[in-house]
Amino acid sequence: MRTAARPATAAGGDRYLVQSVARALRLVELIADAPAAGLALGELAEGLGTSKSTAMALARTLMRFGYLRDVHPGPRYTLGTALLRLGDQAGQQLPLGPLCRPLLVELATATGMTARVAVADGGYPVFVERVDGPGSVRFHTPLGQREVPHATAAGKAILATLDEAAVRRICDASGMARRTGHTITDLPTLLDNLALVRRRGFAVDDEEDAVGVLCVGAALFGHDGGCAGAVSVTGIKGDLPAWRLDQIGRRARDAAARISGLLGHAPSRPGPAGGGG
Amino acid sequence: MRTAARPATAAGGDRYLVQSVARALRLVELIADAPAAGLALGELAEGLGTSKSTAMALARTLMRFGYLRDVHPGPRYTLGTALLRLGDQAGQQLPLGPLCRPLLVELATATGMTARVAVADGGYPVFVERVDGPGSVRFHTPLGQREVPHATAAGKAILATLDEAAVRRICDASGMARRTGHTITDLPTLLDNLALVRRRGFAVDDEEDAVGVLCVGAALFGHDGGCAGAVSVTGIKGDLPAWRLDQIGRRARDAAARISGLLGHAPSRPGPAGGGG
DNA sequence: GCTCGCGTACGGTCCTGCCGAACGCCGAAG
DNA sequence: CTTCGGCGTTCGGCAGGACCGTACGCGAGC
Repeated sequence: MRTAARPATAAGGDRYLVQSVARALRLVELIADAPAAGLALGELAEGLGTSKSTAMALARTLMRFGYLRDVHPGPRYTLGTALLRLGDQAGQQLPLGPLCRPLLVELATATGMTARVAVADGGYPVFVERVDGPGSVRFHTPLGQREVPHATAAGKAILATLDEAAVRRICDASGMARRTGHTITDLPTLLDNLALVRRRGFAVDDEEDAVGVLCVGAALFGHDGGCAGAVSVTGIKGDLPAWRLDQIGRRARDAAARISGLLGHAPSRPGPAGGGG
Repeated sequence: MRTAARPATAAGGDRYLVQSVARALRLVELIADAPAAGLALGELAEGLGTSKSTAMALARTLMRFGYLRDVHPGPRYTLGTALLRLGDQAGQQLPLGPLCRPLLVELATATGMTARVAVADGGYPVFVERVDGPGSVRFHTPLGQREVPHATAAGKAILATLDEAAVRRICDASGMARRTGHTITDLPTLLDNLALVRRRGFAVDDEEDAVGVLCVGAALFGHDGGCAGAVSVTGIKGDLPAWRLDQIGRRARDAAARISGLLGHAPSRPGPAGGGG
């Protein structure tokens, strides 16, 4: 956006990638995606498409910085504690991390559900903080991962703040994959649903992302009036009588408004739609 | 360790480091340690000791993998969401991470304090998981960082499982720095304290690491009978009447025993001390 | 005891990472 | 409005170093 006149390079940043660094980071991804506990050196080399020597040099460098560690029986590599530390610090450097933690705890306690907050990363929700409710079942709710926008409460809450063209672009790019029998997979139905989200002030994911799981989300607004992300609560649908939905939605909306206030959003403007901020 | 006959290289692994990867990882550390929100490109180059071109190439590569992100006003770099995701996954790949989560929640709820679990990394405690209590004040309790062994409850719980020579070696290396007026800074006093820890089955950090903060920790044992880490609870000392210390210690000890059971430690051996095995 | 596979160590060759210098843009100063 | 300085970005060239192939020691399996 800043360099409007891109002279010749259409590929963009790919020309200035550092090969060995890219390989090292791909090695980390490889180990992160490893199913169980660890990969052996040969598997790393094969996965990277390099020789064992190269894989070892990269792995040694990563290990020295604590990104990797080797578990001793038949040396295998797993992710190390440095990533834990960096992930913790990343959560604090991201705009929403520590700011909304107390409010998430409150929300999780009040609803008994797992409360999370996501930043809007090009329309996609990326969850950056998670607080489990007191009796909440452990969901697999990874942090830092891009979730689908059309089938999650946080995603729909974010989409509802955008205009139709932007929604169309994002959904075209993401593909609107079917995740359950309730997933909205066509644009007109989604646009109708987003209009409902705007009216109510919160979004509902009713088994649209996973069977038996219900989420309620509400959008956050930053100091510039733009959408900064969303909060959402997640629970087992069977545990929640339908008549509580409005109550949960109100709580989520209220928490979102308070977080928006912390972000510097003027609370006097109630309508997220209307004119362009 | 494995290569007993090291022919010439005394430095060890330093010869096989990949320079550009090491620089990239140092760049990440640099940004992680940045006080506020982000560093500019010039600051990165200065901090790395390289030219701006090199710093930019490294930063671009890191950005493409999501390790860094740039915040828009006057482009500055902060840690990205990929580190969040990797940190989350690292917690699951580490031996203790997901295993003890429910028990930590239980412990935090029962005591009202912040419950944490640490792995033993060469005698040092490295906290890998944290669950805040319901009304607990927010401490600055970073994950993944090596804590001091002699002034923390988790550290002393781990040290209490080692023999005197190992304790002496670790404390010589770490230096036993004074952190508060209550810190134990000489070896004989520490050894006495560790004997008490062994008798009681839990360790107490009574304002030894930070003024006004009290921690209680208990060691974990793995399937091989060795110490795998420790659990600890942290709270404001003023909130805890002295007569509750034994009760909290009992809960911590109980939680540690149950986690040890999950790790495959034979629970028929009640005494953590006794023989060496 | 033998073989096999793995992780490790080293030398050579070419790649590529690194730097210095030049360009365009933005904001500040006058 | 004009001028100036700083910053991020881009490009060319050199040589440092990243990569590979090969050889070694060790432990496991039969």
